[in-house]
Amino acid sequence: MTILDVAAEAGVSRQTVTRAMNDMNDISAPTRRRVLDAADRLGYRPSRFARNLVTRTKTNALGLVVSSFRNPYYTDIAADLLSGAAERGWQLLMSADDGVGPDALDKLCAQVDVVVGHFHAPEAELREACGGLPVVNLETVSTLPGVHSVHVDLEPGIGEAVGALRERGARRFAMVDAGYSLQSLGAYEPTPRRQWFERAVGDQLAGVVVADEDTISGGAHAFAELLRRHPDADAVLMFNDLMALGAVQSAHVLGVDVPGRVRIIGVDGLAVGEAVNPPLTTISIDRQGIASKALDIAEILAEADFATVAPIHRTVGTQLLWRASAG
Amino acid sequence: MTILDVAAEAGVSRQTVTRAMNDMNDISAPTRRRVLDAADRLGYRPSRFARNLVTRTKTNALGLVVSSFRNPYYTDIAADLLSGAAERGWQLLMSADDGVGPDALDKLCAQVDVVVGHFHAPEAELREACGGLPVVNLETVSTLPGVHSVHVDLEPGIGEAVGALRERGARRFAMVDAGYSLQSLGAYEPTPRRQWFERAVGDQLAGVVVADEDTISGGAHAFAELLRRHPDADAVLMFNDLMALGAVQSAHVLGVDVPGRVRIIGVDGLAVGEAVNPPLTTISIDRQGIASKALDIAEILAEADFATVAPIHRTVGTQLLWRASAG
DNA sequence: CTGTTAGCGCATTCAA
DNA sequence: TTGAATGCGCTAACAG
Repeated sequence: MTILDVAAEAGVSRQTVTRAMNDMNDISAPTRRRVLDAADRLGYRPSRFARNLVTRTKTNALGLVVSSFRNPYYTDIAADLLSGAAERGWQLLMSADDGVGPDALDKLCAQVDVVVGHFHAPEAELREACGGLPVVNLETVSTLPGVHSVHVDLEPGIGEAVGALRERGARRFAMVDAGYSLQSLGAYEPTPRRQWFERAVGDQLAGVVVADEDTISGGAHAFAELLRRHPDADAVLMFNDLMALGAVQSAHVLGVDVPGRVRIIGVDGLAVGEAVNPPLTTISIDRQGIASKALDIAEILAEADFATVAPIHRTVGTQLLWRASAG
Repeated sequence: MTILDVAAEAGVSRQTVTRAMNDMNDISAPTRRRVLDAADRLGYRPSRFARNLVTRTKTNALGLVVSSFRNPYYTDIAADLLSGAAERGWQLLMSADDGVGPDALDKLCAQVDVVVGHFHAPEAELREACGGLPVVNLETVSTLPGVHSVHVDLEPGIGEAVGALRERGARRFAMVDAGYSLQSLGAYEPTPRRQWFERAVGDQLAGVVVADEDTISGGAHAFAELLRRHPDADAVLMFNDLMALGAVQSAHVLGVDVPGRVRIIGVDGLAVGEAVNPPLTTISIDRQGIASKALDIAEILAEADFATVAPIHRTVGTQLLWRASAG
């Protein structure tokens, strides 16, 4: 069903059809009606590809890939990206890693100008999968050409949090780490967060437990396990806020006083952390900064017509939000 | 930067460039290298529009419009839509209503085959804005041609919840309603939820407060206001779970026993409702059903080549999740 | 006001 | 193995 069919049906030229469909001038009302009716009768709809091919106004598209839309951390980034993208005239396409085959990435790459997101696959492989498309990595900073990054400088925040906990009397530090690597690599590997945490606490480390899932219930289970294995822990860093919410809940179920017996800290700065009891102390990540810097990079790339340019790197920081869960 | 530039740079014809770029056969390794190098040097990237125009493999795209990505209700739907879309080979583009001009919808419509979402604008206007694109309304059921819908049948759930509250001794019912209409229409108009609720509670209505925002803090403020104005209320329906989270928090701050003095119920069924204390009773909406039924409709429309077909309507139900906040 | 001409950038025929 | 044609569906620039 093309523009020519409509033109034939209405007995006009295809240019007239274009005029009618796009509310343009230089067309009489009766003709427009006739064309529109014909189009409607035939169920005609202009091909968005042909249209975008011929109109030189390039609408850039950005593909967002995140682990899961079940984690507010990612959807917050998506929200910020969304409003920023709308302002800058970008289109946003999304894809999630969970429960989706790898060909989904191929499909996505065929529709966008740049891919930004959190990836767990090796970067060389990633670069290949994207078919040479520029990539903005929100997870780690790389040196591969064509792979840019927005990096979260979390280490100072963790150091600051540990210091604040010490000031309040914490001496036995513990952590619940995420088991991402278990799924992607097949074997557990300590996350950078754990490494920074262990460095910060030094010999005051009571123990670490690796969670199966980075969800509320995953955090709840891991926290309970942590208390069983290391009952002397008096301060716990949860890998992220979602898991920290589970920890707070778990503590309540177990009758463990927070922050009296054990202090809990999360990472991310989710809004919902303020709504639980006790409110969650958290190392808040500047998600808005991530979104805007990712868009900055995207615009630089667009400026260069998405040619391969030297890797661009940006950094965002954290902010310690001290609330009742850490005393 | 087109395929011809690369062909010239590499000293080959443009078909050879196509062969190299797409990993096709019938091209010698050295030639491929030369072409790839030239492409890289020039920063060439195939136009996704031209490619999609010429390859007959139609990748359908669905545009999702929601009020806000700050509300997990919407992101849950997006998550379900995302996985379903990936399975069925659909692409997902997103746009949020909040803080975005109306031209964002136009932009979106230019890139997709069907628009699905929650709209607050009048439907005739909506239909116009989408330029004749088929619309799947997730909010209300309409009769306009080209506007299909997935409708949440909430009334029975509200009736059931009120009945269960009565069984447990509740006699003074109150509600916090959302003020959506204040923003879109300029004046407040009771939502259907409120109307169903009032019908269900009959003369046991203690009072209703309209919240400024459908957020956690908006719910917290409105709930506090409700208790001040109607201190005798013993059961409160919050417009949605996000606001209900605020109510639970607010009750805690005010030292009001939940469910002892007042029972709280939300609507949506957010996962985080289980993580607060007391866990939130909620009328859970089948969000997964919404997503899959929306995709069903989209596929029917695709089958008809997105011609205007008779409005398709689907319905999803609710499930009462009884937890401690309602006793 | 309407129709004709000429591309947009690419992949899919063919022929060499 | 490569190159020359042809057309995807549409809009922009002209012409009538």
